[in-house]
Amino acid sequence: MAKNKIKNDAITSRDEDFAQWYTDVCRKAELMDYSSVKGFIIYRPYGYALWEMIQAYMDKRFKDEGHENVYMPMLIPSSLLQREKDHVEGFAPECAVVTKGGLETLEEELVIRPTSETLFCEHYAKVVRSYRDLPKLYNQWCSVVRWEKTTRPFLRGSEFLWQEGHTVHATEEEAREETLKMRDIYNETAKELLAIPMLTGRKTEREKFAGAEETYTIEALMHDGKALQSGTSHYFGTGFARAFGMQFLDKDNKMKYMHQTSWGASTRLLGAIIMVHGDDNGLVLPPRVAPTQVVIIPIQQKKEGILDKAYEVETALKAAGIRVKVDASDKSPGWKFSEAEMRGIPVRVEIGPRDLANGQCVVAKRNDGEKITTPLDDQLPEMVKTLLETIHDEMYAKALAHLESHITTVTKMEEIGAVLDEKGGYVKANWCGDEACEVAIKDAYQATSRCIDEHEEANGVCPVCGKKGKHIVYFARAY
RNA sequence: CGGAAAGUAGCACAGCUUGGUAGUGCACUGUCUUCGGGAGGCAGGGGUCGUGGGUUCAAAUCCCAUCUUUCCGACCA
Repeated sequence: MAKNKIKNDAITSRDEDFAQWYTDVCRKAELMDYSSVKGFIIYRPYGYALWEMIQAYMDKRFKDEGHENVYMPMLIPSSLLQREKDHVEGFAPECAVVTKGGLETLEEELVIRPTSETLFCEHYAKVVRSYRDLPKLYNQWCSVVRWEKTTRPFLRGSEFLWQEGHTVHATEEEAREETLKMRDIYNETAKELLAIPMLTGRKTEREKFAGAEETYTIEALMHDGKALQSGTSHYFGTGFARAFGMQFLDKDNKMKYMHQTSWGASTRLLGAIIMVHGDDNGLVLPPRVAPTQVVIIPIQQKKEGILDKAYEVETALKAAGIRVKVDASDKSPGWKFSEAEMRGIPVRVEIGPRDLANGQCVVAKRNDGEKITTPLDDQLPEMVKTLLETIHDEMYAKALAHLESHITTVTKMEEIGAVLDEKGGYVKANWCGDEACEVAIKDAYQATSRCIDEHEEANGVCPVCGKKGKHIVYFARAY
């Protein structure tokens, strides 16, 4: 049960330079590589496998709730994007535009989708006639392009992979219910799959989605005390419906506008996994999302029986539904240990001559380095399975403790800056509801309002203007 | 988009000031010895010096432009 510390000088230490540590992990764990176009990254097999794990989980959750997958075109006629005023104002500055087709200059410019609301709207306007056609619960997995000025792998890219759900409903009540339901599914995905606790709430007027009536968000707290918006769910009311002529004939024989939602989560979740759980030895993957959950490392693998035993254990673990691999490469064991740690594989099983002689093996946990010597018998698969669940719980508990200890209630303006500089995390404050006060905090401390608490009532005064608070709001420096 | 730094083999870098044969370590290939925390010997392979232009007999080196990356700002569901 001895704990073991190692040093890996290939990665910059987290405390020394968090930003550098992050990019080191992204590259050294072989999650991504840079391409030759600014802001566009290559998702390498390991990074893409991680995304596929997230996709598989969410896709099932969406389908269980009755959603269907569709695929919309990548290009949007510029006139279509301009149909809804707030929406185009929000996205126009970051659109990439196609102006030529072949050798011809296009009559109308085509925007590479920054998001697909307008395409869904146009389609829904066509295919929905009656209340009997509602609701329509569509989702699509795709990539979108937003011409970002500052880019960082997974956190902010000019192109990123995501899913965008778009639904239309006959009533406001049903659409609002959908908006909250999807926010909850994101929250559960974070907790159950990624072992990440989220702060959830509603966005302020200033921070909400371009064209939305309400935006709900899940916000994760990174190890360095900065927040990361990790998924949003929007209620649109009938704003887009009016702009796009999305009407249906209701039961009462009257034409009505559809009530609409959209919701999205992206490869930014990979950034959250890295920055919430990672450590100085690299990535630390939550077991349920890890493409490989267990790596078996044979010691002195050329000796009689070692590799055979390793493969035998692999087969047994596989049969128990565990994602497992044997590292039979001819690297030294020490190298394999470091490699497995860099890649964040939750559990390592060591099998060597000593173990074989004693009928045991060494099981090591990535999250805390604990090593356990355990019998090499038919109980092993169950033992490892239980251990993986334990690791998930430990990782969640650790992240939750970090989140909870980094929410600081403040009442005065000066405290905000002091808290953010000294410990980071969220500053919890009453807010009068005036955008000027929100902006004042941003200008003074580079912290934005992350969300409005949906449960707790205001109970004090706004730290900026001193007027009576309208909401409890969480402010943080964010990625 | 502004400020700063960087780009030479897969990776980390030296060489540039003072122009003159492309270097080192790790990684890679073959082989032997190794193997419980990044092992060692021997023998090898690999580079349009980011890109384009200029100066020069001669440019990795000097000049101009441009692209990409990193950090800090501004901007940003």
